[in-house]
Amino acid sequence: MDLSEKQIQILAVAEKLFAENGFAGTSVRNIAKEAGINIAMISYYFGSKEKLLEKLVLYRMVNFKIDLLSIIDEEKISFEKRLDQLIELFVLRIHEYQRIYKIIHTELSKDSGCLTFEHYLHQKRENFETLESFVHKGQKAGYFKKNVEIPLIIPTLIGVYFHFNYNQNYFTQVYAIKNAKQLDTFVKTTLTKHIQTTLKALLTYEN
Amino acid sequence: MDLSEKQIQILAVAEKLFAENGFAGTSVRNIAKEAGINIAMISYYFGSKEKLLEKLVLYRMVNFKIDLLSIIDEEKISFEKRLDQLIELFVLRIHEYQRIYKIIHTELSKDSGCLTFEHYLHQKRENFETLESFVHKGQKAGYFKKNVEIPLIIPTLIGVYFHFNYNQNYFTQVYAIKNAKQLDTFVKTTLTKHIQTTLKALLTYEN
DNA sequence: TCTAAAATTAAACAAACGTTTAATTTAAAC
DNA sequence: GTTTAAATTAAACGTTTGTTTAATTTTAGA
Repeated sequence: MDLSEKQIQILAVAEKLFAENGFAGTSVRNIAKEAGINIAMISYYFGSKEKLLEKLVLYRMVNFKIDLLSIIDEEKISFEKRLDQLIELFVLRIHEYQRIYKIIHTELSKDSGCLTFEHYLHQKRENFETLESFVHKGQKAGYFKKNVEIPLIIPTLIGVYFHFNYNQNYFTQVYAIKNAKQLDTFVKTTLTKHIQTTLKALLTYEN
Repeated sequence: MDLSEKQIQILAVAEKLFAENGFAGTSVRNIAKEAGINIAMISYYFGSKEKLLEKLVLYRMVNFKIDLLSIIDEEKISFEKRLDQLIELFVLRIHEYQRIYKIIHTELSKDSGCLTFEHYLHQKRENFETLESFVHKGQKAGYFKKNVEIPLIIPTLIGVYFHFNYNQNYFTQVYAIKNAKQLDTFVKTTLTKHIQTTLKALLTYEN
């Protein structure tokens, strides 16, 4: 990816501002000021504001793939426990990458043709296929029920997290969350547990 | 709300553009052009671009409250069936109001102090309390299990819908959805059914 | 038909936007 | 120490932004 420390720092600042105020709502002057650099450096390093966004997404996408296989392949562990571990990993990763996810959702989903979006779609497809094969195995082994809409499992997972995220104002009130640290623990405990319970129920419950 | 037909039409155009390109990404000239009016009319009618957004949110909020009570109060119908009906109504409403939801998620969640956002929070609280009392009744009657994170039920519901919505590019591919009508039927059948199954499982499944 | 208010327009406004320029400073290589 | 490239800067570029102005047209009541 050949990026200097200064370039990476600019990307981090841009990521924060894009996530908070949107791409159009963030000016190159905002980024320059927050990063403590001259405006011209952005064109100098990245070419343009648009290309900065592309570089940012590509940069974050490098480690985007969630290593689900290491969990799935532990065949000694029960399907239920492995499902719990998968979800825990998923939530942790989404939480860590929440900014770039937000940016992709709001900005990149418009122009579907671009290359960086293709990378995102590829990762999404890969994650789905990994999870799908795991569920199929669990179904054959009789641990998971058959009548499940597998492509909608990951949306269920990520969706709850992001609706919580988009409505932080509301939920911090409901759960009396006072600071960032408490929010972090809530995500890693109560929210994760809720998602685990939900998906476990979905996959094992029979009507 | 005292709005002329022309004003309502402008709000509809603005809603579409704000949802598609964000508030900052939409210029008053874009709105004027798409609505077939002069730029000055926006200031003339609404005062400013910001106030137009406020009016829009307030305008949509009038009918925002989902009438859950008419379903919940039908005590002859089983809890399971009423839950299904609740979810169907919820999904329909979210789908119908998807644009203003998107706008609120991305734009209004930043400045939490504003009055219009307080209205949104109020509706959210009201919907929650309605659902909460329904679940409590179901728990007491022995139909729903007790160990459920009730405030996270609605996020589960809305979250799946919006993650699907934000990633339409991906899911139209997965499900071979070719046009808007097919997407509409998908939401009203497969997606609704998935959410119904998920929440029914969550509320009735015991570990 | 006359009148006063409301609606609509084109034009102009300053401010902010992304980007480029040309000059200067810093860093590294010889 | 000199040279060459890279990094950094302030200033200016032409657009686009949201808003206002002042003039004109339309509407409606007497």
